Amino acid sequence: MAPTSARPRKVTLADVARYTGVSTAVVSYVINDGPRPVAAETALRVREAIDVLGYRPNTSARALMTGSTGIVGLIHPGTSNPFFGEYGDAFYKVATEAGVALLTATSAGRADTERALIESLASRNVDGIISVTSMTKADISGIRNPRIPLLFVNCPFPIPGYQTIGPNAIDGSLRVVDHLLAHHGHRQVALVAGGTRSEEPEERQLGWLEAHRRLGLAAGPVVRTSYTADGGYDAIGSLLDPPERPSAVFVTSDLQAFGALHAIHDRGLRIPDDIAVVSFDGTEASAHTWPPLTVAQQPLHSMAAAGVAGVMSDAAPTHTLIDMNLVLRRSCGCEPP
Amino acid sequence: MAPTSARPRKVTLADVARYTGVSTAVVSYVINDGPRPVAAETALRVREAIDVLGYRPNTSARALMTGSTGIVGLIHPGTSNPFFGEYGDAFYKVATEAGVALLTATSAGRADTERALIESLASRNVDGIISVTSMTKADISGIRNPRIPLLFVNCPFPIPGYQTIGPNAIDGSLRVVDHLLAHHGHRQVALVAGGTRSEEPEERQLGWLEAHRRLGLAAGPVVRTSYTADGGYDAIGSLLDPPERPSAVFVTSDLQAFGALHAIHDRGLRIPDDIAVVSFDGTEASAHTWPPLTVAQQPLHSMAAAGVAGVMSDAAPTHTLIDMNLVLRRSCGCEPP
DNA sequence: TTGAAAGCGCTAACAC
DNA sequence: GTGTTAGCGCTTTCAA
Repeated sequence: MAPTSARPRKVTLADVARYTGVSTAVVSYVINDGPRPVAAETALRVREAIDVLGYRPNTSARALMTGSTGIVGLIHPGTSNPFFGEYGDAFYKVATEAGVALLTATSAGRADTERALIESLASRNVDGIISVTSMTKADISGIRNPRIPLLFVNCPFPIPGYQTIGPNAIDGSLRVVDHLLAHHGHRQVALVAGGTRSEEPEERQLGWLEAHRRLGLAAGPVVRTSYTADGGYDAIGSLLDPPERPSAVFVTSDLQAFGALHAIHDRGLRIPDDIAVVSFDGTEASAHTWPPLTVAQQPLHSMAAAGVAGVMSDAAPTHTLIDMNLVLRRSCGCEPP
Repeated sequence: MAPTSARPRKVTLADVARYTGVSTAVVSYVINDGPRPVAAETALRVREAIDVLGYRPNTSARALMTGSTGIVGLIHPGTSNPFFGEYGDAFYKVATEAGVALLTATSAGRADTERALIESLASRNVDGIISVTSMTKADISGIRNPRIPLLFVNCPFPIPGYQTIGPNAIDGSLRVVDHLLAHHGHRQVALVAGGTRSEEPEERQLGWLEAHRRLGLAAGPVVRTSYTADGGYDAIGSLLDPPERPSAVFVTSDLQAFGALHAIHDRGLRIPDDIAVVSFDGTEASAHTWPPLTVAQQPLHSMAAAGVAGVMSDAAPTHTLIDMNLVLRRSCGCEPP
């Protein structure tokens, strides 16, 4: 039983000092490369001792002294949703580059869980918290100030007192719907929207509306459903049943779009010939559906980078919107390159 | 700028004691509900003080005393892959229930990164490490004993000195391939396998082989490719080009299967009529491809639960294999329920 | 360039 | 039931 037997007693910095025959201060200087200089020869002997004894600094003790854990809390809705999975990876990448570790917890998209998690992470003495938020405007009044930097990403609206970062969803939606209208000549685009976050018309819907308005067209039918593949599947039902079937549909998330594609295939309709489909998110999977999806793609890396930089600098409250990319694939009627 | 202005000075346990007019010991007893009793009335006043002052225990100081952080390190290949995203969620769920926090890092599926991450997490004084491993047998000799409980999941083979947990991949593969052979009457099933982890025939291939052997059939062509959707896409090319096209194919991961479906559609072939497809993993997305995929499904929750329980108890090294589920959908030729 | 020593905030003997 | 106090392992000032 190798691991257990090889776990005798914690080696401390004092052990290293004793072994080397120097003071604990010197060992600390060597480990941290400062704040005082150490003779090259002494430093060498210290490093040897560290190696021989298998010393590893105790981060709790260090954090107790310095007041910083080097850990940032990350709250997100859960990585089962491929979109949030990719969101998570963007954060891991950026955080690693920035030298911070991520203490992660999942909210399952529930605002009350998210709020509880903020408390819970704050009490773990993280240096800051990034929340990939699921809150609506109604929820923000319930946020208790955690007394550490707290920042919200995936956030379409500003929250007084906190930094918020989100995609420019109105513009992204407008562009992908406009592509259907202006480029492919549809007269109207139906909307499959999420219904869970808020009663008020949200950004994706506003962009869809605006695209029609600019061309003097009447915006088409709206179906609200949950942000799930099943939701998308069901939504298509109510959209295709009426005698006048829409010629194109904008689905406000990839996950819903996956279900929508499934439902359309089930009815034996062709995409994009019978009905064109575009969506919002631009996950990797959206490139491998049948047909591949034309999407407004979220700038995950930029948002993650802004998020990590934001908590670490504890910058002043601002609302940052980052532009989305339009990715053209088969589902809108464009030919593959 | 609410958050900053409201962050004056850290409130310590001593502050609470002073405010209440008791000793620090009593406050500690109240917080930890022991180890000594406290008068109900005193406890009440302490709790009031905690509330009024907004006291939050410093976990670093506590960890320094108790020697335990309440944090477990989780290494995984990255949540962009929906399968590992779901794997991650299973861990978050189980960990939350067990009252431990997860310090997460991603290996991108690289064994050397995984090894470095074990070191890095160990030096963060986590109570244990769970690695959703990407190591081959050749890599295990490079593991340095981190002197804390270390356990590998997603691990098809035992690793001397460590707990290992994996799906019963041979049996799962055997069953899904047998379904194609015995139930749908195929004479041969082609294999699209991963090529990245090892040279030796791995479990999924062994199960596929065994299914043929048991029925006295000759196992069909094998294509090796990366564990990506693009890999699956490309693999189908070499499989469908020869004059004799296989009537069924077993793809060893959902991600590859997504690409495979895409490639088959691109060639205008029908699934399952022209070629049946089954795969391995059983992600949520596999229920929403076109057609929905028949899969050998990994028991994520069971494996996560075993993993968390395993590190926390620091149990003796064992190799645990957990049975997979066979999920029948359209892609093999079965009708939807 | 190095050493001695004072804590960081908390827990848990041990006294009373 | 409550108070006193000695550390946990580390960083860093101050003196040498």
